[in-house]
Amino acid sequence: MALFAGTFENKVDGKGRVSLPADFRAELPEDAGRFVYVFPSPKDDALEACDKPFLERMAAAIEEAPLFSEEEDDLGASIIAQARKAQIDETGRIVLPKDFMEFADISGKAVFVGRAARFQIWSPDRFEAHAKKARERMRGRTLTLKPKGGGQ
Amino acid sequence: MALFAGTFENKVDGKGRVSLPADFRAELPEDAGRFVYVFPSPKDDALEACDKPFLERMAAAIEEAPLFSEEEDDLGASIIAQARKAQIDETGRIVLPKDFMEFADISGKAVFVGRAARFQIWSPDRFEAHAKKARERMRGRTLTLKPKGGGQ
DNA sequence: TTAAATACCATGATATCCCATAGAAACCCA
DNA sequence: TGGGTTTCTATGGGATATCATGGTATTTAA
Repeated sequence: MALFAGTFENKVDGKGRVSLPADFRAELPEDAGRFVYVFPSPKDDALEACDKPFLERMAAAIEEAPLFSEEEDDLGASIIAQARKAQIDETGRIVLPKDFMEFADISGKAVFVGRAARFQIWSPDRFEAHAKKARERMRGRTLTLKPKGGGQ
Repeated sequence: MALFAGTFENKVDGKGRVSLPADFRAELPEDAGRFVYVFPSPKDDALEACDKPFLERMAAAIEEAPLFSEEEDDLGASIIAQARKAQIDETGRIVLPKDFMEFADISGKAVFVGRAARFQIWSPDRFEAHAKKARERMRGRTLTLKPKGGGQ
C-alpha cells in the first residue's frame, strides 16, 4: 500500500500545474496509467488526494452501509461524488482544477502533506496556521502510540 | 524485527551525508530498497529513525482513530507528515535534510543511538547533556524492568 | 476559429551515483 | 600466536541523473 510521508512545498503555475513530490510519485505503481484522485477535504480547508486502492477502500466501506452511521455514509458518498481523477504527466505534474484551487485558497504555491495512505494539498498560509494549532493540541496529549511488536 | 543497539558517532559532510553505523545497516533487510524514515522526535531535540514496517505500524495505530477525525489529524500531522524517506546509498550513507539538521542542531558530527525498534540521531553536545541528565535520574531509582515473554 | 487543455522540449539546481582511499577489523595459515 | 593479507567501514570528491519549473507547440472542444 502506498505510504505518503513528509511535507513538501511546490510551485503552482498559471495553468494550475504543480509537481507531485518525487517521494509521493515513488509510492504510486509504475505501470498503471499514473493518476491520483483529488477531492475537497470534508474537515479541513484543503484538498485530499489518494490512489485508486484507497478510494476503493472507501467505496467498499460505503457498500457495507449497515455497519456505518448515516453520517459516515453521507461522508463517503460526498467524497466519491466530488473526487476527480488527476493525470500525472511525463514530468510528474498534475493540474489542480480551478474550483478546487479556490476551495483550498491555493495560488502560487501548494504544500503537500503526507498522511499515510493519502495526502493533503494546502495553501501554505492555511497549512501554517493549521499545523500550529495541531502542535498545540499535541502538547497536552501524551504520545502513547504503541505499535504492535513493542515500541520502546 | 529490526533491533538497533549501541551508540555511534559519525561525521556529517558538507552535503549532509552521514554513514549509518554498520550494525544498524545489518538490521535492515537486504532486498527491499534500502531506506529508513527520519522524523523529528516529538519528545527530544533530536531526530528519530525507523524502518518501514515500524512506520507502517504507527500509521496503522493512528488510523484506529476515525478517518478525518481531529485526533487522527493531530497524530498524523505530527509524525507521518514530518517523516521523510532517507535512501541508503551504496556506501551505506543517508542524507540528512537541512531543516532536520537545524532542528536537531547537527553539523559536522552526529550520534546514532539505538532504541530497539528505532534509533535516534543527536547532535553530540545535546546528546552528552541529555545522557548526563538521564544518568542523574537513574540514580536512586529502583530498576524494575520486566522482559516480556518471561522464562528462559 | 478561438480558448482551453494537453503534450512536448529546455534548463538550472539539486541530489544521487560512482570511484578512490585510509584505517580498522577480521581472517588465515603456518 | 604472530604476522601478513584481505575485507569492510567510514569518508572525500567528482561525474551523472533526476527534480522542479518554465516555456512552446499541438490537440481538443465549444
